Amino acid sequence: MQSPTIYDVARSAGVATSTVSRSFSNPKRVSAVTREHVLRVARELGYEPNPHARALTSRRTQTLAMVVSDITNPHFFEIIRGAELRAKSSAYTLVLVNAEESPRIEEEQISRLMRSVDGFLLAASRLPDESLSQLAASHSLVLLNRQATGIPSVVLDQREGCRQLVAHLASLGHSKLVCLSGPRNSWTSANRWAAIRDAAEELGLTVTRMGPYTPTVSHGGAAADAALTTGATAFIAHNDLLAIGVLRRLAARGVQVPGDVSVSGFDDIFAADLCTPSLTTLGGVHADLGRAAVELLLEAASSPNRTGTAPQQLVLPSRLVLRNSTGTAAG
Amino acid sequence: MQSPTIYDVARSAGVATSTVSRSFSNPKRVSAVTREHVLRVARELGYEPNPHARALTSRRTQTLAMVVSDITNPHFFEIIRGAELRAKSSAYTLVLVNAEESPRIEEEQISRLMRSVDGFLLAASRLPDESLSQLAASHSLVLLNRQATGIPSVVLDQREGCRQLVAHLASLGHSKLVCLSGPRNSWTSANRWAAIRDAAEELGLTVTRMGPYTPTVSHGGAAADAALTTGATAFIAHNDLLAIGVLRRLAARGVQVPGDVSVSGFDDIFAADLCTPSLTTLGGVHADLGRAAVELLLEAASSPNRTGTAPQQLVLPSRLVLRNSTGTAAG
DNA sequence: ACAGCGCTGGCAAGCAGTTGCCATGGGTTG
DNA sequence: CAACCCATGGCAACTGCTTGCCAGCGCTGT
Repeated sequence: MQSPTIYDVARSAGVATSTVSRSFSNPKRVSAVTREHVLRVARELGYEPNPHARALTSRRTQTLAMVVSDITNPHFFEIIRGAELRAKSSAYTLVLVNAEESPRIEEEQISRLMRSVDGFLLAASRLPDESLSQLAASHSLVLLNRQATGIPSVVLDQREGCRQLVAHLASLGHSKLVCLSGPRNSWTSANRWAAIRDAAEELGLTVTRMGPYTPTVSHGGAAADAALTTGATAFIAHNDLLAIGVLRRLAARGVQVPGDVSVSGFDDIFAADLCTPSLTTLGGVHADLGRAAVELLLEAASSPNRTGTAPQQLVLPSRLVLRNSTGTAAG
Repeated sequence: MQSPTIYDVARSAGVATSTVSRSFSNPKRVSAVTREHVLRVARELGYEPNPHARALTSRRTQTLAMVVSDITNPHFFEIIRGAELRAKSSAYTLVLVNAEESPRIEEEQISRLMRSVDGFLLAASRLPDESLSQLAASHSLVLLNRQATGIPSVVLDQREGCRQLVAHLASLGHSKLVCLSGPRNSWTSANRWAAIRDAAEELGLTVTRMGPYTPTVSHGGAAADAALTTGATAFIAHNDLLAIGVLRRLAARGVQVPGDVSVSGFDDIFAADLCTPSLTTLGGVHADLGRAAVELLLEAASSPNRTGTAPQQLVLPSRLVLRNSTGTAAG
């Protein structure tokens, strides 16, 4: 019942264990004919390398950890899917960790996994920059939707996307905007605000920032109420979930969207197209984000050329999706 | 830079490595005072057990694999979340695998992970019963939303839920139903059909089955068109995604919902409440499914009392959520 | 003809723990 | 006081694979 080991294969094939080992993990170190022979015998015996034994000496685990700040947010699904797909295609295993929006849990889980994975994918990490740098010093890591100097990352463009969004609102006649921000330690949130503020300034609009708000549907109510007090005619919510919550609250209060106010979100989650009114949002191809991040990580993990080349900071294009929640500003 | 090993700890603490090892993995085998001492020294040194070395001899990996038939389906999100949470709380790591609706990929991934995990969670597995039994013979495994004799499983109740759904439609005056089925090798789909058919018979309604349909929004169009040809006044779609696709197609064809026909789905995904009209659906607490499955798996993995007690087959309650896509039958 | 060289394959020492078995020693029992 | 027991710690073999180093071998260049 015990599964066969390289010893069994070596004995059957009449070679040393080192030859078997190399046939699998370092093919060019063995002559083609020997390797073929070994592999055939291995197949006949139903041999499968033991990943733990392998990891023990080689320190390579063929495993990646993906840490997500909040698995509840549907926007991560696509990212996870892209990452899983890419990892699988390179025979890597993906470990999924939910940080539940808590830096403590995030840190805890990371340190628990340090020994067992080849690298980390941190999606929307809530950790401070210094923690990230520290981690980056000892482990391969790639940031998703977050940037930090010296660490490779993949983000969706915010700058140009936000400019387009603000321009869209401006063209509809809105001159007073309000930005309903996300969590305090969210890089994305800070970044979006900066981009929106700059765009507004450039286009001569005023914009105020409110928040932070927990970006869930249920917290949209408070955000909507607060936004209404500002007299702004366009609300830019931190993400689609929050925006949907805002829409609900506005509907409940009898405020017309987009008749009285316009609302937009971020991420273009599946539900954005289904809610009423459907939601104008700044999205992107999230699966590509996950895919690209894994690619960067595999690259980083394979060549520990720490010094030299600067880490890649990929910026993928975002795209503004216009739907029915934005319209001309009320008189 | 090398992280400390039990040897370092043993030397520092003045004990044998076995004592250090046992202090961590078999506490009661060491006197309290020795253990305290060892643990303190270990902490000072920053020692962390190496999971691979541990797995090598003990054959316990503290890792669970969750194989999902289609990660794209939002309904799995909640299940994954529940499972991740429960696994984490027992210091288990969750590996996520997407089978992409392909039995081949599913099998491939499972065999790749056999050596590296303590057990499998198969969500809506598309594998034939015999493959499952075979796997169950050598590994701990728990089925989610699927049952097979001799294998522990957790499912959402279909029988009673479907009865309620059919009764709901009957009470609205519908007498001719159509069931738009899911994938051919989906246990859930077969099971739902059986429950619906029995309920319909019991209540004196006629129901026809169509399909299989790939349960995505984009395949809802064809399903809607096919359903319309039957003359049925109520469409029961395999899941919410398909139902949403059906709603879209009906809207495009000018068919009123629920004026002309009623539509219902399954799963109660987040978007079900947001689409127009909002969707009547048979859902349940999916996070509980994931949680319960992990619990069963941990139990099974810890006590390999293969013989004796029959495997647990948990059935969690489903709940019928009435929304605006179902209404009184036309004419 | 001989030194030098690049391929290959084997040897054996790790990697970092776990665990069966034995030795010790203080406490208990007859 | 001898016999026995159990709790505790140590020894060392073992897990399955990787890899640095060495040796044999057939070639090439001089």
